[in-house]
Amino acid sequence: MKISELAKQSSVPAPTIKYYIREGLLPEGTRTAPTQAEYDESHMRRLRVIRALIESGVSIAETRRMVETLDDPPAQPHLLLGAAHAAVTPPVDETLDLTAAARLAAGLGWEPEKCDDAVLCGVARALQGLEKAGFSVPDEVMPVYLESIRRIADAEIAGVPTDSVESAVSYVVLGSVLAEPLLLALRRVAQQVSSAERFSGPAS
Amino acid sequence: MKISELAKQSSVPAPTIKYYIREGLLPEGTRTAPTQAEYDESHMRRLRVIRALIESGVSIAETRRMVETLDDPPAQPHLLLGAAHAAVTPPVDETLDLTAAARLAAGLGWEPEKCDDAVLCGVARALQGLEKAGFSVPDEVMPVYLESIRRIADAEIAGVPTDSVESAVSYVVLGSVLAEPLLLALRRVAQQVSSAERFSGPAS
DNA sequence: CTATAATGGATAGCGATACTATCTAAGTCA
DNA sequence: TGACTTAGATAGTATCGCTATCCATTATAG
Repeated sequence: MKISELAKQSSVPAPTIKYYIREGLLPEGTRTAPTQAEYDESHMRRLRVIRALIESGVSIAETRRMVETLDDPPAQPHLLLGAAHAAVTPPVDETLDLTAAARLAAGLGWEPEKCDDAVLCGVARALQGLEKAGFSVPDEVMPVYLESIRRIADAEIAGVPTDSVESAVSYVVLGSVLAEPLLLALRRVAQQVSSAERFSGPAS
Repeated sequence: MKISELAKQSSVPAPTIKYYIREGLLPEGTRTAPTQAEYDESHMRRLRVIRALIESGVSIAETRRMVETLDDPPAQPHLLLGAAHAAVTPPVDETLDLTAAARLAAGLGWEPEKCDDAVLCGVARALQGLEKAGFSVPDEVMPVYLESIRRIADAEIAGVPTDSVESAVSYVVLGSVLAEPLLLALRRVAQQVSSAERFSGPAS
């Protein structure tokens, strides 16, 4: 398969494919001559993953780290999630106060060393954002967040496929990011349903 | 309070504040002369909301729609959430197939007319993204998503403050967007905790 | 076996976004 | 009076994710 055919089948323009190769998102084709290369199904699949990530709002740099993790995952399973999260998480901010985040995380079963600091920083940043806007999660709501999120994460981790290493890696790495838009979209639907039920519209 | 003081107290540069006024995110100060204006606490609060939204990844245009909703909310409470969601949701895509999304939404208690199409389109887009990447949510996981998300939404809607209209509006509008980073960050922590418990690290 | 077209590689340009800098005329304040 | 600030306008900047154009090389159709 030449680049033009890859472009047509994926409906990604050929110059964009070249760009992804330049940026290290997509491996080069196998060279058949100094100015010729051949692409195969693996390029097709990888290209679809790249597009899905980019369309989910993942940047080029983050996507590169994601596919590097897919291609070269850590040997131990307990390091895989951390690697996937590291690909899409800004580096730790030392100036951030992690105490509130740690207190929250404790409600998820967190203990130091069970989870890396970068991810905890994410919680701290989110809390800071809420606080700066003068918004606070009600005391009755936060426990529900923790409990429900924990339930979601448990189901996701329990669902890690065991048939092959590759499928487990792909599930963990892609699922940690690609499921986010789905969860947020489902939340909006659920909010509207719940709101409709509570404020049962007098309509007209 | 003059613009320079507003800038100093909010640590947002004065030119940026001018830019927000130009873009309609922040109302003008009250004019004391043709080239002078006075800002007050309401500008300060609004500015903090704007920064929180923008730092959560909301664009200028979406932020403008959000603050317009805050300033001029729909009269009926059951329309408020829809207005808030509309501010940050792309317009409905007619070419999208909503059947899979509707089936999922049914698991949240959705019925036609309980929730607008734009939000359902969001679910459809998310599903499409997953599918294009060759990723699928395991059959055991999806029900947990639906159940847990519904629980979250119910708690959030039950937590709508009833003391004043303004606080209800601010809670619903800001909460629908600003809580997203928190939920995603908590999910990452929970995933790492759950993963650590399942693949209890044999370490080195 | 030449003419046309496509390829890989490199470089430069584009359009959108979120600012940022500069200028001017008008106004404040010591 | 005179240094400083302001609003408003315009233009410039940095980043991002492409996109367009070039070139020498190479497949391929007639």
